[in-house]
Amino acid sequence: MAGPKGSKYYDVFLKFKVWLENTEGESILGNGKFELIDYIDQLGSLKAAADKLGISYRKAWGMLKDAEEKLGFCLTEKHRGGQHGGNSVLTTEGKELIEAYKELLVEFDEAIYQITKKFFNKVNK
Amino acid sequence: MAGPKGSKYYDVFLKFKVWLENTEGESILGNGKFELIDYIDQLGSLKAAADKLGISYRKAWGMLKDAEEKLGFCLTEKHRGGQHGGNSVLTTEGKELIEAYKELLVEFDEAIYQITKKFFNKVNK
DNA sequence: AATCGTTATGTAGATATTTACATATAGAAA
DNA sequence: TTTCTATATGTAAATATCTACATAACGATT
Repeated sequence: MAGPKGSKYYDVFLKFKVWLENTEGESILGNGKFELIDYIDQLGSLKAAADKLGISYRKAWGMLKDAEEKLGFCLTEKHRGGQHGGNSVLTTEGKELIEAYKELLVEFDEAIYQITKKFFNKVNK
Repeated sequence: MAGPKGSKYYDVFLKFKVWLENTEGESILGNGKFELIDYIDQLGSLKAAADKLGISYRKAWGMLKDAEEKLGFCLTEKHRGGQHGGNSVLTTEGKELIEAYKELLVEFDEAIYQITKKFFNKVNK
């Protein structure tokens, strides 16, 4: 969101980000990983999700592994082998998590909208 | 904020971050720079602010320069020379910006509190 | 048993970011 | 005019991240 034209703050946007952290302050998963998990859910495999996001399988696999290790439980159930190579499906926990995250984003968007409106009203002349 | 003890999500916290971006998607200033600017305001010099934050003067100077370049106007008025070496004071714009940012944080904290409460209620068993 | 596509993982190289160190300059006050 | 200390800035080294490429294993289907 930007201020009115001609303002000092024109073309400046207020952005936000939400993510999960553990007690050590390490990031567990943020938007990128949530998106990946969501695509795994929609497309049925990590490979397909990686392709959809335009990132390498290697990278996507690393993201997923990192999130699961830090959480301490699996978000996906992986199957390998078979004519189609294998597939991945979300665990119950994984489904719950992305569902909650989606709802969270909706609420956040609403909050940010209200807050940024005030911010730019205050900051702009 | 964490879920109830014994929960799958115990020790997992929902965090957020806000910052200003320009149209190119470059970050202009976030919490670290705001904190620096706030300390300059309180302490009267970039050096003192850097010391307070436990970062090098060189680093603090780079942070400030970067923010001012990207904004296109100065947040501080710098004076060098004199028996005490010099000092820095915030411009009117600088003062306005950190004041607005502080108020913004208060509102964000409130919003995040409400949202995380719902999030963990939803996600925890 | 041969095939096929996905999961699984190591590693070297490239990039980006951060940190450390060094040095110059201004200018009021003594 | 000497001193003192904050502002000002370049640069090399150290870290951290990301990317690219390689290779192995698995197992249902044919």
